[in-house]
Amino acid sequence: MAREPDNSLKLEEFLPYRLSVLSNTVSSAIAAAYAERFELSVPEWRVLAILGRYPGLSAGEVAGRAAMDKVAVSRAVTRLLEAGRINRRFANADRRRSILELSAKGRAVHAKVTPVARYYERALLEGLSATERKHFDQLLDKLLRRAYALGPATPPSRKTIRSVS
Amino acid sequence: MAREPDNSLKLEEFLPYRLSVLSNTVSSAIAAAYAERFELSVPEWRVLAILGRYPGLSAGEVAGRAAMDKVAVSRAVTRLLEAGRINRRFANADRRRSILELSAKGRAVHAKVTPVARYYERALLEGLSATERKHFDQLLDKLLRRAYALGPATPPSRKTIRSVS
DNA sequence: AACCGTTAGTTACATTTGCAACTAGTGTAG
DNA sequence: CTACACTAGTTGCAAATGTAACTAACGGTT
Repeated sequence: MAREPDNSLKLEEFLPYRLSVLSNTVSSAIAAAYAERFELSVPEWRVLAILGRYPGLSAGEVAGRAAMDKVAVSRAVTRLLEAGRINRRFANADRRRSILELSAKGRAVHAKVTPVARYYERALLEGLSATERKHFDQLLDKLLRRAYALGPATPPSRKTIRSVS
Repeated sequence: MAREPDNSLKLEEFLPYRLSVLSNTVSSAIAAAYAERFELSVPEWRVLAILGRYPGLSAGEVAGRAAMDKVAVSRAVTRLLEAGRINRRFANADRRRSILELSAKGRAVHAKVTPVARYYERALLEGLSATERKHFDQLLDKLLRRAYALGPATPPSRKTIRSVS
């Protein structure tokens, strides 16, 4: 009699699950650290970080660099504008294209938040040796590329198999 | 004249950011793979996975094992009940405590989804050697423990420094 | 037995998010 | 110069999520 395969999955060992838990734990920890203190959400922080480094980008370019979708960027930009943390003008050549940069206020917040972020990152990596960090870094990169390449999970393709019966 | 430190942060190299991108990419890829096909959300899938392996848990225990909060579990359970994918009774000893297990229908879905999940995980890890996988595994664990331990990001504590004026 | 602090799970409400439709501006073809 | 297809960014609506308040059931304590 054919033996049943163990089709149950140990969630605690399932990579996507573990990644999700780690990512959420880390993100919410950092978010908590600056959320109320600076009245700043994660998307806003990302936009701020990007603009801190690359001033003058358009919303779309920010979206590209921050791996955010354009709606998220649009909303973050709206709030940052309301808070007077960024300035926006529009390109003469193409009046749809926005040109974004930090305002003085924005730079001030940016300057305060960045160290907190860095600090948390360092604290997190504290337990790892230099080589471990490098490995982890490279592995993350590999997985990231792989994940992009895979896109929507392609299942085992039953079709090729069930043709038998 | 004191040199300004570069306080801008390269998002693409920032660990929390990279983790978040990886996790989101992976999760949404898998979710997409079973979402419409099985009418199953991520929280529901988690509950299903847990109950597939540990039948008879209470909602709270599921929450513990799946690192979900109890509200999320409650909602997932409601839907799974509506779909007839799990059965629920209540403990005689303590009539608040629920006892959950997969129904036949639930087991059927579980049996179909699990391979998809496994498949995606394997596909993701394809590019990594056995040692790399082991390393990544261990590093993930370390970071996870560390992240839990850190909790809310404690900032550099200006106080100890700015005493200088 | 009536009271109180606690726990399991649910519900209500306020945000956040994600998707699709929409507006406005551009450029190219006729 | 009009029409059409396309891009940048916004908005509206519905579903997902988080927080806090709530209900019901317990487990003692008096």
